[in-house]
Amino acid sequence: MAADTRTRIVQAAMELFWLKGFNSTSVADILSRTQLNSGSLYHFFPGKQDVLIGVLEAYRDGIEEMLLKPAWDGLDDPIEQIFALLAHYRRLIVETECAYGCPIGSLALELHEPDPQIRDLLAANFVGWTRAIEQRLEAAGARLPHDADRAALAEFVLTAMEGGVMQARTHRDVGYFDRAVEMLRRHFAMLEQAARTRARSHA
Amino acid sequence: MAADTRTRIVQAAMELFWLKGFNSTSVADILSRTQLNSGSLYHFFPGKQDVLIGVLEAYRDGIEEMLLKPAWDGLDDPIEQIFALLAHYRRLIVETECAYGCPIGSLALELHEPDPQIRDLLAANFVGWTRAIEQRLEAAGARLPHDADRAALAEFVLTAMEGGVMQARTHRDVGYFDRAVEMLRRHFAMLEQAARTRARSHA
DNA sequence: GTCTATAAAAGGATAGAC
DNA sequence: GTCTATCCTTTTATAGAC
Repeated sequence: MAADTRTRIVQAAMELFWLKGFNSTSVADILSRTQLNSGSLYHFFPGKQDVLIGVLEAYRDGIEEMLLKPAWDGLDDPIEQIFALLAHYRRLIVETECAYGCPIGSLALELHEPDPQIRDLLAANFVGWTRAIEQRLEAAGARLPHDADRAALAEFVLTAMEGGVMQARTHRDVGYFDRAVEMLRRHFAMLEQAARTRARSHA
Repeated sequence: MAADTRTRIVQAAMELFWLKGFNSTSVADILSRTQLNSGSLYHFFPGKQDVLIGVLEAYRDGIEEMLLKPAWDGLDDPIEQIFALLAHYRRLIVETECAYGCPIGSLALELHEPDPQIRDLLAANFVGWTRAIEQRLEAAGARLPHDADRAALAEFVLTAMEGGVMQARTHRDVGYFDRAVEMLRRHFAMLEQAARTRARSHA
């Protein structure tokens, strides 16, 4: 069962935008990779920008099945699930010899004045990601201080991931990513320590 | 004393690459902004990519005078100097209505397979930044745990800044940047707390 | 060192047959 | 829904006079 044409285009564009970015990927690149002709692409999409919309929707809709479930497979500890997700990005970095990282982050910084629809989709992808982390943090319950802002902490996990990916790519050295993750681990360790200390003082 | 032609080109390109990115800035854009003709630009630069090299060299060489000194003016506390630098980026975000952030970070993620010279210059800019932070951390002395890795912590400050800028830009909401900085503040507060606690236990 | 004119190629998109 | 052919614009870069 061959994937339908529209899906093939989105899949090819997804990979090309990740490897080369949006502006550096030409419609001809997408056609070449899919072995299609321009008539097919423009039958399904009004223009190149609409292909990007399709790609961002695919990322948004696939986050659970394509990203979170594989990364969390077999893990129960919510904090470890968070770091397993970060380990997934580490794999991406290593497999590409530190050339490519988070596709959404790259697009977010490449597109300087995106149309509102594009911007909303980029934001929706970030929100989908951070909400998933936030749920893990809520599952961690009393291991974190009760007054720690779970949503802000989830954003900070994304912050650390994106910043670490950026430096690893720039230096072509995964060590930069590893150190960012290690700092985040210590941040969590200090929070858990604080939660324990306070629990004791209330005992 | 009008700036010489080469400098005018670099200054114009610096601003345009920041506003629009490298690929979305045409040579014609640079010529239009400088009121020069293509002959002048190609007299000083073999091609557009060499203009980017000039821009990245200018950022690298100007970090002290153009970025750090203004941000740190009047501040003595090394930790506060770090957060004053982050406040500088906050100003950039707010002044551009959350559309533009760190010029180096944007270029680092836009250019997917840059020539080695470009990549080295991007990396040199990050290193110049993190080295400056590292020196502030060393100046903080015993306020941080003696075994805390100053270099890794300095990288983490950049990580938090870049990740915060990315989300603020994507959501067009400086609150995302603010919360990243706040998390970093708490990270430092917890480190300082740990340093104090250990100092006491050794007394 | 700067000007005008233009070459040469790439890129997004369309038309119309099948 | 897919094919071929092609238009039109943008973009980088060059040539050669001044």
